[in-house]
Amino acid sequence: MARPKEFIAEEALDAAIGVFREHGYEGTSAEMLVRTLGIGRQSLYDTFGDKWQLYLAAVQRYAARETEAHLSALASERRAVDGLRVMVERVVDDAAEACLGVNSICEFGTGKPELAAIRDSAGRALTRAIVGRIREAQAEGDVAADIDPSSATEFLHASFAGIRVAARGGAGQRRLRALGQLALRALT
Amino acid sequence: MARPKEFIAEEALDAAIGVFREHGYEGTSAEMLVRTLGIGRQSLYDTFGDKWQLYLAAVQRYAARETEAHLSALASERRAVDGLRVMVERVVDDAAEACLGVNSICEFGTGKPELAAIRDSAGRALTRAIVGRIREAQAEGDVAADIDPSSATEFLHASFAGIRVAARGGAGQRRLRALGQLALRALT
DNA sequence: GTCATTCTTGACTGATCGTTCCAAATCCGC
DNA sequence: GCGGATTTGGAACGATCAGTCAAGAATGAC
Repeated sequence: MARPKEFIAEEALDAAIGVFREHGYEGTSAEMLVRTLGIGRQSLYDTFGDKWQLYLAAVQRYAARETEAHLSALASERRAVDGLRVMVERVVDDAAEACLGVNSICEFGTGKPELAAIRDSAGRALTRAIVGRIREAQAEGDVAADIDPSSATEFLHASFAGIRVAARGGAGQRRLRALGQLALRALT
Repeated sequence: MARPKEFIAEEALDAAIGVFREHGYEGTSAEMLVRTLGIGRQSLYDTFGDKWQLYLAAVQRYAARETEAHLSALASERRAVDGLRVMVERVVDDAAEACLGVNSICEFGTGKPELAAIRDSAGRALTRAIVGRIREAQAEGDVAADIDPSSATEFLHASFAGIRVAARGGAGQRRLRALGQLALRALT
């Protein structure tokens, strides 16, 4: 062993998430990263490779965190439809900060397979969980039986994106809350 | 008078819309613009000022076109709810190409007053029209009476953003169509 | 304490960024 | 055809970009 790092990679990654979610990939310069992460240029490149790899790592970490938050909200209530509602409300409450997922989709679309892979693998577990919860809610009579659980899940996903874009465009909490309620209403 | 321009500003602007909607502002270089618009560097700067002003002009033109398309879809059917449905279907059908509005919101958020001004002034007329059509649909019994027309309008707006983000993320037509149907379902 | 190893710092690289300058080309009114 | 006006294309600008290099600072193993 030799001299240890003076920073923690995970914390630096969190800081990187903060920059990228606000300014996007192209809008973020190496200078900004160095300043915000609080580490030296060379440390940054030694630890994360290059800007693109750092971006991928940030998106990955963000996706994992976001997925976990969704799952925990989903499972927080006994009644399935309440879990769905809590999940939506969390999205509304956290919408003030830009979503790195939506941001990366808008910026790169389907053009970057590595990004798509991250989103897919993160989304798979979440999708399964939401589909399951919707089926439960249908069995409990809280979600209309004629709705395809898969479509409903994608609809919730899309609604999250819509809510986050609205927030990014300046919509306040009250309006976002109404959006969440209407999204849930589509399932009844 | 003297030598006339060899290009039409509006056509160049349309080409600029095509580049910006795909690559965003930061992701678009002057080089790309010159190549895609098919005009010289100097002509570009003489005609549009600088990159930022060109971007604003492109967003403005795009917003006007999009607003008009929405309005015409809205008014295309006698029954209000059918107009709403046609509007949603058009969004779905055109979602393959990235939306410059969503893109600019995601890239800049509320940070650029000039952008917000463009979106506001373009959105105002559209919002009014949608609210009116929703009220009609409520009177005709096609939209639930307990829904606030303003909230419903914002919900449709957000759903459009959601559909477009989904499309940008690679969702196919069939899935997008399901998203549109569920969005309309929220209003019933 | 010494050595080998690793991390940090700041100057530096070539490339590309948005933008401007300038000379040549092109047109209209006369 | 001529002169004034304007567009055009290409070279060039300083600034900034992402990324690298080299030298010094700090550590653990012995």
